[in-house]
Amino acid sequence: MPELPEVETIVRELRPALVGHTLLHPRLHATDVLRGVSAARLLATLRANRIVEVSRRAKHVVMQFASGHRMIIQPRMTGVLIVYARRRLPEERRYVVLEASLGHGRTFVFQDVRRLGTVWLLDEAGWRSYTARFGPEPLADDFDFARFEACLRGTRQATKKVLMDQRRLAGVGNIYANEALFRARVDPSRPTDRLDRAARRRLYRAVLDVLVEAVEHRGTTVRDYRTGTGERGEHQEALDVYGRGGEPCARCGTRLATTHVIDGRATTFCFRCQGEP
DNA sequence: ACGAGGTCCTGCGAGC
DNA sequence: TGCTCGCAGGACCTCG
Repeated sequence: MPELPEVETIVRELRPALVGHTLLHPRLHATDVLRGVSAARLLATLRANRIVEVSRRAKHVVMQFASGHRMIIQPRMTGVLIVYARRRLPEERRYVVLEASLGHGRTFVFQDVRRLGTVWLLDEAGWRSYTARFGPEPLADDFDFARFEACLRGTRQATKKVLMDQRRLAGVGNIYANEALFRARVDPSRPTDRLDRAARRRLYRAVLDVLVEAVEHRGTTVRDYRTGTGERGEHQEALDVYGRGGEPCARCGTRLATTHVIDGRATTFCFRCQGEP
């Protein structure tokens, strides 16, 4: 389930393969993923354009074209973006949403088993309003503690829900919210207005550390996620709590608990360690 | 402003 | 063995 570290990994691997190239013979195999653009207009724009940059915003891949258009791909749950440098195996040809040749036997593919992912085509004005919907990027150089505190202010919602609210903070999803809260020893259900300064500090540090480590491990592969070259990430080996309900806490040995009461999503935490204000 | 719940979508594992 | 059911969950929506 691509969150910030997974999309960052995809982008870093796609960038050298895509920048300076044009997507040749683009083919779209599903139109229900399109948002605000017709298949004809998307394909015509791709054919006429060279890719000048590939970047990430929140959990989305952003391909910028010479014309100023941007194609945004949101992988959501099961989307993968891969540049294949070889012939694809039959199972690698399944669930293809968008594919295009890059020449020299290379193929760019967006595949999505569940087709919850979306594809947007935006002009400059569209991009400005699109990117304005999201909160700050936690790995940006200027994302300091004061900015993080601003993300938490003005709400009484559970801290975990606030961390995952893309309008407040970009890129954190269920896996990294669970991990950061555990590392910071913060109760996921505690309202953000009841976190003291020390807890906010620990959480700031934990969010950044967890994201940086996950990027270094090229993301977390639980099931579907693959890097931009089709490989599995390695951060699943380093998870403390996500997917480990019932196992002993790495810090104190207490059995980790899993609940669905926060925002309906699986929340795994340690009753004993994560009770500090 | 808030929470609850629905929607999209398919694979997979549990349970009978 | 084969079936049904619920869950995985990000982003959006409506309703009360």
